[in-house]
Amino acid sequence: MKIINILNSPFRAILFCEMSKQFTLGKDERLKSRKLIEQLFDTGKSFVVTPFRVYFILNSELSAGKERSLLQFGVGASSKNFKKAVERNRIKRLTKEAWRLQKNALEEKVKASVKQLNVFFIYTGKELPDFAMVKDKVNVALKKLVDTIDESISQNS
RNA sequence: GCUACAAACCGAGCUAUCGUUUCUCGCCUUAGGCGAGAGAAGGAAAGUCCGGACAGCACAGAGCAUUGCACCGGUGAAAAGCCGGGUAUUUCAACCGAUGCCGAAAAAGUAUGUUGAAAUAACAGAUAGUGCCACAGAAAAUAACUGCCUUCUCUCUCUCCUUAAGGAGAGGGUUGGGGUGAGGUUGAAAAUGUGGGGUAAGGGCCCACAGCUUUUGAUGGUGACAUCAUUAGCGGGUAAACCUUGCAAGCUGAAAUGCCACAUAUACCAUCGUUUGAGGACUGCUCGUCCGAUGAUGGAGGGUAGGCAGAUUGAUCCCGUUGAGCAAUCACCGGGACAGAUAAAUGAUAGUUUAGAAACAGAAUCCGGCUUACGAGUUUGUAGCGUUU
RNA sequence: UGACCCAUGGUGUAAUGGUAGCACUACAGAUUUUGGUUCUGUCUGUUAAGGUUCGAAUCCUUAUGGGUCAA
Repeated sequence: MKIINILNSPFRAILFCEMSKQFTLGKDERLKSRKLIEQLFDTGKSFVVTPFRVYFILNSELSAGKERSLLQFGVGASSKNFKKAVERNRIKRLTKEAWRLQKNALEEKVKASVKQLNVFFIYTGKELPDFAMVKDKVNVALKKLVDTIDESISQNS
């Protein structure tokens, strides 16, 4: 009963949530729909952070459905550069892990600006990376995304 | 003891923190959320080289084509799989040993033979037919050329007879005709090899020995086949050239297919056609049969791209006892195991153990094989090297 | 996932099972005061490993690499 009480109190609820659910990457946080991905590649913008090319698109929250998460994410590696499925899997896993551990700041920013963001990473390098490098580069990309959100807000206002 | 190769086994474990996915249970609430528990890549999941299951379409039938396979028996759902056997070739070992060829001799414990072991084999047919066989060589296959023979012809010389023509004999030439077939430097391959007889000259033309193929019979074996006797022969190679014979195969693959939801355009343009038949089905073609009018083909354009089933327990795999079998494998009983995603799950970080913070490598409908890639160690086998006795 | 095709010097392409050819490129030489043009010569090759055959770029098998089609 004590636990329920704690859950019911608004302050505690936020704290609990932040502690336990900080570094998740569930189904609704990943880009799943083929249609949305095609839209992202057709109309979205992109920039390059050395081994990665990052596609993103900012939607207003109203246009997106309520069920969808505010921030959705996807990774890819071309089978031309990496012929073996094991290598492609490894790149996707490393990138997912790096995103999972570092995306929180961006999520807060998106929430604050009342928008919805879709991001897709494509690995364009030709050699297998290690985790430290991937983590570093994803961090750079995240900072760039935060900057672009700031710009769009300032333009609107 | 070391190294190499082949086969079999195994294909890392533990702790902490964060995280993914499926199922079950509980709570809140019926949109979903939270918590707990359990499960979560391979020996090759790979290549897609074979074979199936399963599904859809088709299924009165006939012929042709196409593709694949090819010693025998067993096994298996089936297979270019597996097991056992036969035959051939090669290598090794042991034994017999010049009986053949060549030669003046050496050659030699060599060839050949017998037995055993291992390896390899797309291992039906070259006497159904067609094609091809570079260079070299006379010739790469009914043959021609060269050579040999000729008491056929032509022609020259000499001798004899008769003397008008001519005739007879001997010797030479080789234009032509006839006979003959392996002697002819080559080549990967040359009409079975050697000896003798025979002949105008020669030839398996005949004989002896040897080799190979074949007919028939007997014996053994389920059979391939083997042994013995007998009969007829000696024809180059190539079928992984076309092909012939026998056997098998309907076509398409889960992005198949069925259902639900959502959305639209039965509109527009061109060509053909409406019983004098466009087009379609029998799925490669033909015959034949059937269907056939709000029709067929193409162009340009519009809409959707969500969910459920298929779909993960099946010819299933593993272990053990017993039985059948040489074995592959099969049968009975007992026990155990088996992921299920859909932009697609097994991860990251730190520490630690072995041995170096392991190699090859990631399920996507599912099985049986084959092939290829690979790590450390153990066992077995083969080969080589070194040390000791 | 399924089906299919291809591989010849550095590049583009030929070659009935019988000496791997052609063009461009590169290099060297000649011509020219020098460079270019032109001429002459040289270098470099059948994707790999097995098999069939007297003999394989070619036929067969396996592997490697590249490409095409099917929503």
